[in-house]
Parts: sequence; C-alpha cells; structure tokens
Amino acid sequence: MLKLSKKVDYGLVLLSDLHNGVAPASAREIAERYQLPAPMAANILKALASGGIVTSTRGALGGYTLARPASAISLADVVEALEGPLSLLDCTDHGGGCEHQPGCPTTHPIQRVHKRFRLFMAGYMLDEIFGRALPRADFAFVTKTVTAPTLQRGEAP
Amino acid sequence: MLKLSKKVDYGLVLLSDLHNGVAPASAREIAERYQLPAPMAANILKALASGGIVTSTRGALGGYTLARPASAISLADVVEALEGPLSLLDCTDHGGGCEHQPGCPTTHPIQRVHKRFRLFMAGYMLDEIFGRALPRADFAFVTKTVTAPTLQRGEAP
DNA sequence: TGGAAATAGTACCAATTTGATGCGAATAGT
DNA sequence: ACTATTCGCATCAAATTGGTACTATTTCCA
Repeated sequence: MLKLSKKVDYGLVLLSDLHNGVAPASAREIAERYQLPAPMAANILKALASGGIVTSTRGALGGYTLARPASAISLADVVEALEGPLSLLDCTDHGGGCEHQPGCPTTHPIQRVHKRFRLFMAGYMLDEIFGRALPRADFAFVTKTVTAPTLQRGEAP
Repeated sequence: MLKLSKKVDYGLVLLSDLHNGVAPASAREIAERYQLPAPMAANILKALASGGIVTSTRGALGGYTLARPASAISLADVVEALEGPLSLLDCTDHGGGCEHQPGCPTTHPIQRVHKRFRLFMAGYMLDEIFGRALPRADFAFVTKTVTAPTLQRGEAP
C-alpha cells in the first residue's frame, strides 16, 4: 500500500530518541520509554546497527548511538537499513527488463520515477524530520512545535 | 517494503496505452497487447474508472479512455485509485494521535514527511512519467539540500 | 573469576496484505 | 435476440509483515 513499514515507524522513534539523548541508550531502555515491544525495538536497532546508521557498544552499560549526525542520515538510509534496497517497482530491479513486453512502454519512465523518488528519500535528512532546522517553511503546518517534552533526559542542542 | 504494488505497475502500463491510443480500448484488448492477465487488467481498469481517472463506456465497442489529459493526472491519483488513500505511516491516519506515547516525538515530524511525500506524488504527472515534456529538472522537490552523503554506498547514480 | 547486562544473529509463527481468479448482473451496439 | 463489454462482488492462494524466541558473544563490575 505504499506505506513505510512499522519497522521504519518505530525506527524513527528510536532514532529520534538517540538524537535527543546523550549517552548510549540500550534497546530495553528506549523501548520502555516509548512503551513499544522490547524485542521489536531490539531487532530494529540491530538492523540499524548493521546498516551503519547507529553504532553499538556491547556488554553491560552498552547501547546504541547515532553513527553520524542526524543531518547526515537520510530517510532513504533508514528505510534501506530496515526494509532492504528501496525499489519502487519490481521493474527497477532486474536492469530494466520488463517481464511483459520487450519494449514495455513504461519500464523506462518508471526508472525515471524511481530515480526521482530515490532523490526525494535520499535528500530528506533526519534533523529536518525531527524538527530542528526546518530550512524552508513547510507551509501549512501551524501547530505548535513539540520541542520540549522529549528532552527530559539529556541535552543535545 | 515501500514499493508500489503490482496493481500500480500494471495500471501505469494500461494508462500509458490509453495515453498513446486513440479510441476507447477494452480491457481484454489492452491485456492482450501487453500479455498481462486479462482479469487483472479488467479489475485495475475498473478501479481506475471508479477513481475517476478513466471514463468507461459499456456495451459492445465500449472500453476505457483517459478521463483527463495525462498532464492532469498525478501519480498520487493513480496510487490512490488503486491502493486507497496513501498514508506513509499509520500515524498519519488517526489525526496525529500516537498509540505509543501521548507526546510522541515523531508524530508531528512524520506528518511533515507525509505532507512532503504527498506533494511529491501529487506533483508528478503522467505525461512527465510517460516521457513527453520532462519540464523542470528532476530536482523539483529536492532542491539544494541533496548533498552527496547518503549516496556513498548505494548504487551508481 | 563469575555473574549480570547488553548486543548479534537467526529461526520461527501468526496475521495481514496482495496477486489473481470467477461469476452473475447490467449496459449498449448490431 | 445476441454479443461484447463494464460492474461489483466474492473467493482463494501466496507473499509479506509484525512480533516472538532462543542461543551465542561481548563487556562491565564485584
């Protein structure tokens, strides 16, 4: 249905916490903080770690930290770490060969769509998503920003 | 996995045919032309019709035609007709209330993502997808902020 | 040195979604 | 009447996803 999986949903919450927090945070710790299933959070953080988005320190007192500043992590990075390579349509995988027709009239255009979509995702950085920056006004969002409530733990900005 | 369903895939092929063809084309006719399952094509065209994207004429010699010029049909229109309202994440449905935390730090940002994604989809017109025009450069929605950082381990651009 | 806390890596299951098909009814041309 | 077509369901198998479980490994601390 062209929606981000719940993994990405959770993943963004987790990353947002790591972004605001200060020390390496453990999976269980964050899971409790947002009341989401602990094993799920653990799995997601594992995937994010092996995707190079967060760094992990094992052992007691271990946990996860953002591997790069949020301004250097794109939505595409997150999605690819959690859902595999993002391919809008199957056509975009096997080198443009359409299974239905040799000169399928859409494979080529679809690849242009895919490319543009990828740019969209790769250009959307976490810091922008998480509220800081907000470079150009994303018009039509007037609700008061949600800044304070999530910063009770550490201090980052 | 954040990809367009096969329905949309087929749908774009069908629409491309209607775009290039002249007379109302029947579902079976187009299906044969591209060697894709006839009932599938029929279903998709039905959905496109009830979504107002194509107009249908019943009876013998009937068929489907684009309801508007391709330049007035957006990718969002097609996706919504075939997959229902596009909501990137579940959060975006029920009015911003997050199920995990009252002041969930991501629901608000996610809605900004969703809005921007919707703009991306709604601004992508079929004629552009199908090859004609390609008016503005492929960076319409990404602007300058698409610095390279996230592309270092992806495929070749 | 041993125990506790944490990540790593799979493997697995249930529930939902998707791809695909089928069938009867309605409509329109010949 | 006959035929070709859309329409609106309803059904079904297969793939995907959300979620859990288990074991191994690493690290801190007493």
